[in-house]
Amino acid sequence: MEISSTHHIVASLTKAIVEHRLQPGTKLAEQKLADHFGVSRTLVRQALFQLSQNRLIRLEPARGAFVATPSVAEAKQVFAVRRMLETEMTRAFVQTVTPAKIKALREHVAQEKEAVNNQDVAGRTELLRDFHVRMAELMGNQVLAELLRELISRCALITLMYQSSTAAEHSSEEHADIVKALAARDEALAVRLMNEHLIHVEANLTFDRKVPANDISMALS
Amino acid sequence: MEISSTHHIVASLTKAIVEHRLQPGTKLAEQKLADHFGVSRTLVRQALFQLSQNRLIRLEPARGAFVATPSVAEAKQVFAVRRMLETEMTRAFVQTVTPAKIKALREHVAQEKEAVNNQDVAGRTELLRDFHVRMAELMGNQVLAELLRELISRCALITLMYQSSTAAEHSSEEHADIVKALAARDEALAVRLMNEHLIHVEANLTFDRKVPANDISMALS
DNA sequence: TCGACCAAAAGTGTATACAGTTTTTGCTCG
DNA sequence: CGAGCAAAAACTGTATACACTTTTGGTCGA
Repeated sequence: MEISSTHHIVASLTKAIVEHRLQPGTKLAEQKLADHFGVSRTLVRQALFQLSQNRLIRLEPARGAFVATPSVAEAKQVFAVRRMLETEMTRAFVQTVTPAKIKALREHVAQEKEAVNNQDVAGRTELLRDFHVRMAELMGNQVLAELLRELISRCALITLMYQSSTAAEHSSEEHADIVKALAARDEALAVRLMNEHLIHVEANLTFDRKVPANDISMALS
Repeated sequence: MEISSTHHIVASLTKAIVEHRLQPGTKLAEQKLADHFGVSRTLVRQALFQLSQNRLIRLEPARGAFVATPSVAEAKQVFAVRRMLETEMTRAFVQTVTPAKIKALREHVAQEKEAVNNQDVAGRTELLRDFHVRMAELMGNQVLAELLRELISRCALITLMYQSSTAAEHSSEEHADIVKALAARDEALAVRLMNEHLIHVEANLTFDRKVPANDISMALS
């Protein structure tokens, strides 16, 4: 089946939503998007459907698509799941750690630090997420990796993008500490650090709403 | 947007796939499905796309949709994730257990036993899955519940449906033991039983292929 | 002035048409 | 008799058409 230009639309809209160029609640009219991307409504509908599965938008029957407004309760549930998954993942990681894996994680953290220093907001957001995904991949569990990526993006709307520069720096430092504990094969410490890290990220959630930018073509240009 | 008849198509196909009336690898041609369900290809395509997100089918560009053939490696990864999630879920459940929750689980297990005794293969498959989903729901974590449902269905193809009658009975008994441990607030025991339960289910995987039934309208009728 | 009502405009839901690709069919040639 | 190839059939990918629903904007009456 298709992979083609639908993917571009999904990526473009995802970026705009996660970067808050499209405010939660904004209506996404099919024809307007179709005009913007120069395709028919068919492809736009496919993209919107995919985005709804990713929880980035909400589809209301006969009314259309709207940028999602995830609730605080939902975010807390997502974090509860992440703590379950990632503490256990950390435990398992220590069991199968190798120098090569530690090296890969160290390099990742170095990239994070660079993005943080360069004020590269989009880049650091992605890298901070991918640290967790990377751990899963290094364990050889692709299913876990995809699941984590989905979970983390899912509440990106209310978490990562509200993350301040100092909070991002803090996260990156905590990643470095976790890697240190993993390298030392200190299971208890690594698990504790991971758990605390997730609690810190969750605590950093800010739930205030920002200024709008709800003209579609403006936001996507 | 739509919820309507697409959902019926998804449900119908899901059932046919999970019950192995449609063998892994079978091609699902859009027009044939459209004729069968009495709708246009548009709706069928939406349904197929949704099924591909659920990993029940595989979409190949310009070639069409095929019933998925999940690999053994993937199934093992799914079980690794389930063990991570569900042992921690069990731990958390013990912390917040109430008589009402225990009652709900006991009633669920009773239903399982009835389905097992009645040789109700489709019913017992669903109920055995829902025990785990139910636990998540009772904890008030809807995100976790949906995630578990997705994970469990994901490898239903190679797990639940190959489950023999005796294996199903065994599973149901293990569920009863877990509930007993939860009722006693014995965290260590409950977690251990849940972990062993998942190991048993995984061990019961049989990876031989069965006889085909690859005519679409035959399988769906 | 405000609310109810109605018509026009805009938008979604589904079917269909058509272009391009893949698969099948059937023929020819070795 | 089988391999190779070309034309036909079947199928997917995208655009468009049309029916039906929601939204909008304005008019009339209280």
